[in-house]
Amino acid sequence: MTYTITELSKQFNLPASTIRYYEKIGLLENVEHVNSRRFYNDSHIDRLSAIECFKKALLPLDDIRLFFSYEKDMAANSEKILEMMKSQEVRTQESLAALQTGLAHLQKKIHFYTLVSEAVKNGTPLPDWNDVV
Amino acid sequence: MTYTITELSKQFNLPASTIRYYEKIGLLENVEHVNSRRFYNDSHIDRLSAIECFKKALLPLDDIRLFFSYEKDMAANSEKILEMMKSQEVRTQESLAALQTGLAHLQKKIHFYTLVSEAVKNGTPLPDWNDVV
DNA sequence: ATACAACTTGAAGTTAACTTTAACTCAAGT
DNA sequence: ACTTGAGTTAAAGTTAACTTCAAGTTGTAT
Repeated sequence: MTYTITELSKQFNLPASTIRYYEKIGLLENVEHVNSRRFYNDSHIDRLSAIECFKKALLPLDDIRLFFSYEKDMAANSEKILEMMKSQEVRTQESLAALQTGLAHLQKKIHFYTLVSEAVKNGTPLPDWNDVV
Repeated sequence: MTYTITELSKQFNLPASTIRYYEKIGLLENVEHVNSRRFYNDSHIDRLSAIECFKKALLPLDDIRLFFSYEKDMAANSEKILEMMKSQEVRTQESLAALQTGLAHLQKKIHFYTLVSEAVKNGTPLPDWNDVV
């Protein structure tokens, strides 16, 4: 089973230009070029799925490419892969913690400005930021 | 009480160049310039704290600046602020969900390659990705 | 007086991950 | 034969948020 770039584009909700770009930087390999058209197979579907997962974890494309190269001999490279994944895990958890803090702050603002809106509507005194729980 | 740029830099763990940049793009206002040296006060400490919070929530600097301008008349602008904060809340939650998915994927990889490493060490057969929980 | 460190400026450079552009090719349908 | 639509290329452009640079100024210590 083969796929055109438009099919992949739709399936992964990525512009065709991005899929070409991933090939250019070596993230997608062994793409068939027939009459200067690209054809993809299930291995490319797997690759793109993996890429999307890693991107969600904020792994840079350069590291994703490195991972794929290590993965080709996973017995020889499992330690390197582990090191890479573990250090990324730390970074991802840090981002997660920051995001949670940021979200909480945002929600406190939403609460506060909801009170402000109500006070304006009712003509009552505006709330004080320091009083808001 | 006033502060030099180096004091702020240390307190917020931001390079001085970033603090100057924030002034340039209008995020920090009313900075005193004496003999072409900058002096900051507690209002700037508050500003920088707020900026750091919003950055954690992934709010773009442009939006943070807009927020500060709305904040100057919060009674008049509470609805606009609310709209902005709520739509950012959605985006932040989406990022959070993606990050959590990504982290889980990373941790599955870590588990898998730990098994691979052990198998290599023991000379036992390599595990299969599809068998890993 | 001189050296030095801290600070200043405007402008240009950096980074990652794309996106856009312009000009071109190819196969299929009318 | 002609048009259309999908796809191609290499190269340049985009974006946000800084960072670096080169050259100059200021206050303090020796």
